[in-house]
Amino acid sequence: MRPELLKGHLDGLLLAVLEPHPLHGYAVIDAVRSASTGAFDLPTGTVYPALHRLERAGLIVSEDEVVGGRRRRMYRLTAAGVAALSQQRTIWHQFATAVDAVLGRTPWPATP
Amino acid sequence: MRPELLKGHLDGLLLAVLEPHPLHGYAVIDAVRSASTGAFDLPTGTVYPALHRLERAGLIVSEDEVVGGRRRRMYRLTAAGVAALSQQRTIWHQFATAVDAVLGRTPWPATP
DNA sequence: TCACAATACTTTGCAACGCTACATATAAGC
DNA sequence: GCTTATATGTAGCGTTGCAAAGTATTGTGA
Repeated sequence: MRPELLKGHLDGLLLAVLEPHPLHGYAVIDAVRSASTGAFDLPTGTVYPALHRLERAGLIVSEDEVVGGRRRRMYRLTAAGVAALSQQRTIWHQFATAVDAVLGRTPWPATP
Repeated sequence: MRPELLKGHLDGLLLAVLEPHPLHGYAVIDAVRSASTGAFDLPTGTVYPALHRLERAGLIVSEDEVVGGRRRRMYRLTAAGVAALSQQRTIWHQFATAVDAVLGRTPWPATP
């Protein structure tokens, strides 16, 4: 999967996996990979800066905790994050519908 | 619609509207807008460089013509372009499916 | 006739963003 | 002791869509 495709869509994915319950960065990567059944295997250099960005934007907040001697930074959605996620879903739906319309909805090998 | 969302997806859209028959740049903009029912209103500064990129990549070829005293650069798909379009549709389908899976498929206002 | 809109193409420079690569540290398993 | 897994972080790069500005022609309306 070409990496640039994610541009602009990553934030929504991160917010979505944080929705049910808080997670730390490493677990976020696992959650996205698992939820996408392996399609998105995000590198740490993508996820950590993105989480920092979301925190600066006030959509998530973090709290350090130590589990098994290892430091973890747990992130959870703020109210603004919940709202942003809802909006992201709407935007994604509109976007996907529009792309589908232009591409002609024939993702299979060849359907003349 | 946030503009960066298109990143990585633009080429597919352009190839798709060029599939049925050749078009010139300005007509490509119209075709994308119309096919997306207004969702994508691409600026010229986006489309013309993208067409040049696709031509450099060998996916389309251009030919100058003059209609009503105005010069037009008509673009049409090459065989490589047709193949690339087919591949783009597959990739888009995989990508959209994966995003849908992570976002949880609830693009509506609120469905608890 | 003169101004303006529509058609048609081009280029410069920017900003955003995800990625690669690297660095650091602890715990567990062999 | 060494490797692997867990866990976080940063610097710098490359791609790419966009805003803004410019050029040129045709058609239209005052």
